[in-house]
Amino acid sequence: MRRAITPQRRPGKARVAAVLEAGAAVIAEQGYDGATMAGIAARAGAPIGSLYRFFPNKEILADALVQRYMVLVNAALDVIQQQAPHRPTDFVADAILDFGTRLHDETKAMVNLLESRSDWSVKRRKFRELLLGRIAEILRQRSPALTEAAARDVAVILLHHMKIMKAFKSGRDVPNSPGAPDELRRLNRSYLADRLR
Amino acid sequence: MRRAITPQRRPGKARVAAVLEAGAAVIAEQGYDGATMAGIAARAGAPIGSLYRFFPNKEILADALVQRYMVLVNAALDVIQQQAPHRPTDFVADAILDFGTRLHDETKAMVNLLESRSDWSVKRRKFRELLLGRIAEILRQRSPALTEAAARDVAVILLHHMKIMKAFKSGRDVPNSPGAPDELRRLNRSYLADRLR
Amino acid sequence: MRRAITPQRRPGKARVAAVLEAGAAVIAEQGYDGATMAGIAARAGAPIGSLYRFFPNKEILADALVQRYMVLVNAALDVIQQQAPHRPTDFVADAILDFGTRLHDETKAMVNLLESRSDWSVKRRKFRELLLGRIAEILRQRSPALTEAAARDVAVILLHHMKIMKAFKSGRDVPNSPGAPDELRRLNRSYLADRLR
Amino acid sequence: MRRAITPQRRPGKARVAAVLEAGAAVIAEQGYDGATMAGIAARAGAPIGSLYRFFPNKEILADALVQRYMVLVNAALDVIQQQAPHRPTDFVADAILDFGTRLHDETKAMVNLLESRSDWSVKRRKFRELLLGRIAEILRQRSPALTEAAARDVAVILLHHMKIMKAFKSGRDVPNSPGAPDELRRLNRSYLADRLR
DNA sequence: AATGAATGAGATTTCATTCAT
DNA sequence: AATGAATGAAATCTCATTCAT
Repeated sequence: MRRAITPQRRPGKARVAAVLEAGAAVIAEQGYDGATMAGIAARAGAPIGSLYRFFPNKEILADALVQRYMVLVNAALDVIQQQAPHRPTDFVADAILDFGTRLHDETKAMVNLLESRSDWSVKRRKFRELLLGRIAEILRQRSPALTEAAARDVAVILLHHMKIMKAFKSGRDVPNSPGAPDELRRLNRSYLADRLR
Repeated sequence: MRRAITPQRRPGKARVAAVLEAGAAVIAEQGYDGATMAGIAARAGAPIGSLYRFFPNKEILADALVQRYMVLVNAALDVIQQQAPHRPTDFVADAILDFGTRLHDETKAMVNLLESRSDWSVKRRKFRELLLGRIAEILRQRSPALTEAAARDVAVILLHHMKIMKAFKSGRDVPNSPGAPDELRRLNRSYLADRLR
Repeated sequence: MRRAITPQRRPGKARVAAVLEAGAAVIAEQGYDGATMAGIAARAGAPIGSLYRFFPNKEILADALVQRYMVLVNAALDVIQQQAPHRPTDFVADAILDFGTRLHDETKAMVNLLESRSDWSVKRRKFRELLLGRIAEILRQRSPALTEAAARDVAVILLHHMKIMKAFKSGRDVPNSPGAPDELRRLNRSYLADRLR
Repeated sequence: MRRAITPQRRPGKARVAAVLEAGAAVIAEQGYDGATMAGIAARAGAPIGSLYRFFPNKEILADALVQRYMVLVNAALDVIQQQAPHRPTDFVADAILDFGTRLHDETKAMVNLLESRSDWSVKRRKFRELLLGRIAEILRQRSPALTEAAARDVAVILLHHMKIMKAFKSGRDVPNSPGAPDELRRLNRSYLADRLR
């Protein structure tokens, strides 16, 4: 299968960046199906033909978006992993909980992307594995008694809490209430404290 | 605005049922945008014109699906509300947690439906209000000390836990692990016990 | 080709009348193409199946409408023909000019009907022949010196003046101005006076 | 609201021209409602997608047709306005009367277009205002004694006479007779002579 | 005979993708 | 290599007409 072309020259890179940004924005606004290639090209100020040079089809563009998000995510996790050993458990709990919220802008597009059509399994699974694996790693670093399997189970819960918090904060249309974010934070802290004891 | 027609005669009712079932199935598989009216009609063994006779457009069909789900949900909540006062807290926690799982088949379509395009707000919000309200009600029945606001906050958390469990069980492509469902169950029980203490 | 069924019993006649009235109204409002058989049936308070019993298709219904108009037109012309010999020329000029205006309600539907799809030629031509013939007849009665051909030519002009006046008065969207109806009346009078001299 | 695209390259212009011509022809034959976009595309030898590239919907295509006609009309009126001061009244009367006939081919489509569904009011009214205004202008140039209102009234009559003549000549299915065109010409001449005296 | 549910051909419109320039 | 006009498959929706009940 064809893949996205990585441009060699400077101007090409700028264009690719513009297209990715536009893609993220448009997909965030209109969803994957709702977004049109023409719309993305227009938003990026790029001719449609140029867009197709770099991303031979819509799916590959979306893949590239996921890829880009993974880079950001990795960097953010690096930071957490460095801090984790030297901070109290509540700090770690919050760091993971708020982790999605900090990548905010890219995030909305991601949500729309990962929530859409089901042929995504591969990219999505990879992405999830990365996240789960690294969070589990962080947990075991702090509490070596945790088995690998248990760390993964906890990581799954934390990841879901993170998604919920992200949804709360990004104003998405999910069950919510004024006190819910705080409630979730407390729950998440006490849960992690309990599991890392 | 036009609404779904309620068929008068026997065969009409069967057809509507078939269409709804097909609609739920196809939307569950392909998402709201991915699903086509022709595809749904074919799956239901109904000519496209018949489908449009009962559901004048795609959105109304989706509305009808939500509506049907709401009926099921209400019935299930009735049962929980009756049992709740006479059972231990863990039972209530589990009842709410597993509540989505029991409606399984309809559920997948619902998720796709409620997760899709953002013009849904009205139906979605109504649906969510119903759920939140009733769960909060159940909680306050058991623990009258809970303020209305606090009950709502807890209900929001429970609702999200339920959604997660539903996702776990329905095989949706979400972060998961072999031990995660049990982990979530324990977390949910201890959380509710703590809040209803 | 099938034709409209003429109902024998009393209730059937009432229904046919209702359908025709509804047909005239709906076609007047939405045009021939815009009007739907279902809409006409609904307006007539008649089930669609019943409508199709009397008028096997849309075209036949339209034909029946034209037919009905012809009856009205004939009656109105009878009156003019009786009065014409005993009145001044201006009276006759005005009678013909205002003739279309008096049948007002039916008229709008007629206009839409006669202006639409071009397969109407037969009905339309018959209708026009009737009108032209009778007006020419009235003219020659008053001025026997007029040849048959000349009478027809004058009748054509009068008929067009009538159509214009009808359009003026019925508020249709045609070139118009506050003084135009009076201007037309003067013109028409002096024209007829000149030709019947 | 979207508007018709003006093509940049040579072949695009040819295609637009072909589509407009086809549109005029098909609408002339079948009326606005009767004409189908597919039919117009086929007649123009253009794929349906191309047609929609230039004219994003049926209404915009029709608008473009009206626009194009307005250009022709303006040019023709320019000529008349230049000649009018130096010619006898009969010449002016004839020039206006025959004015529609000279634009013949485009005309049929126009009639169907302007006669159709009533949402046209805006374009139609503009078009009519243009015509009326310019004819009134020509009249007052010749006979400054005419008040503005009177000039408009006369212009309305002339415009209707023009429409009738156009219908006569274009073979449309209207009341007609062998001598009618000449009769109308005589009437129109004597009417204008009387009013400009 | 009367009803109105059912039918499906056909209309409008969109948009991912290609390819001539 | 870059552009954006061109393409046409496919989606949504309508409605005249039929025919089972």
